[in-house]
Amino acid sequence: MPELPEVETVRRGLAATVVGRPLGPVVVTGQRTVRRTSPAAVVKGLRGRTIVAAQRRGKYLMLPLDDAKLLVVHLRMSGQLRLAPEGSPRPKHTHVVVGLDRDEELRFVDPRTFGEVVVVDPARLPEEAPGIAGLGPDAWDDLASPGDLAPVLMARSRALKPLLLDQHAIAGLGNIYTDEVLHRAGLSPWRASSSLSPSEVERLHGVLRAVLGEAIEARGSTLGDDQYVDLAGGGGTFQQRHLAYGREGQPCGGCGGPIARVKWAGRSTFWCPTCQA
DNA sequence: AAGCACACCTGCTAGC
DNA sequence: TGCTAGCAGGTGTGCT
Repeated sequence: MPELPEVETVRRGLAATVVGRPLGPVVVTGQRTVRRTSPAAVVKGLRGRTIVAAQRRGKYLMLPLDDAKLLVVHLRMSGQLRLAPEGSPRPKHTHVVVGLDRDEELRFVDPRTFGEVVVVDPARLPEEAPGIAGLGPDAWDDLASPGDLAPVLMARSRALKPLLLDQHAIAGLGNIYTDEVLHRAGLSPWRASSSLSPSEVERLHGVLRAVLGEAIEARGSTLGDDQYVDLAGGGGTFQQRHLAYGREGQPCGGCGGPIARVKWAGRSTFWCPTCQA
């Protein structure tokens, strides 16, 4: 579920509401959520500490602590961070609870238990959180100009969709936003990345910025199953502006023809065969 | 290197 | 109504 705009929305929420507040008692009930280390390591790593900043790299939340350690959270498919009053009913699948001041608590909720919570020494990031060390440039923070995107596309000849999905190439895009970006750019998901002309690279870059910017402003996309919500439990609205993802058989905004869907590399790809020929 | 299948889980929906 | 199969936003591994 959560891709860059959703994680960015959570990051901004944490920056506004949790950063700077002392952490109280920590309760870990979900073994799988802390599988990178252990329940004891997470409890010991967080209790009494303070989160001093809220950062993001790709889909990873990076939360530096006041002892120079780093709290890393990845929501994967179904993870949520929720801020709630202490004592209010905890949702099913609440795996980690961190006490805060003012009778509030921060909860990590994750039905599918793919998400992860780990406290690491930043110096040992490559060993303790290998996914982060290999991340490519962040799709929002590190691709300010077309000149930043071009080398990623030209490095090798790969189909655009798997390239954009590859977190080692570009960090932050997932299945929804790759389909939205390619549709708006009028580029086939199967087009070889290195075959793009300079003007096509510029167009793709502009669309990438626009889609992510609009999606962040809309606080992300919340689909029918409500698996993505922000810290306060509210949904995003960018799904209302999806032009490709989830719109199989519905008219393309460009040509009016039906949006097609294909199963590719184990996941759905939505595109317009006419506008993205 | 790159591409693919599959594994990891639960919950929801469509179809019978 | 009730069961089952299929599907889901992500990533890591292990195989061609």
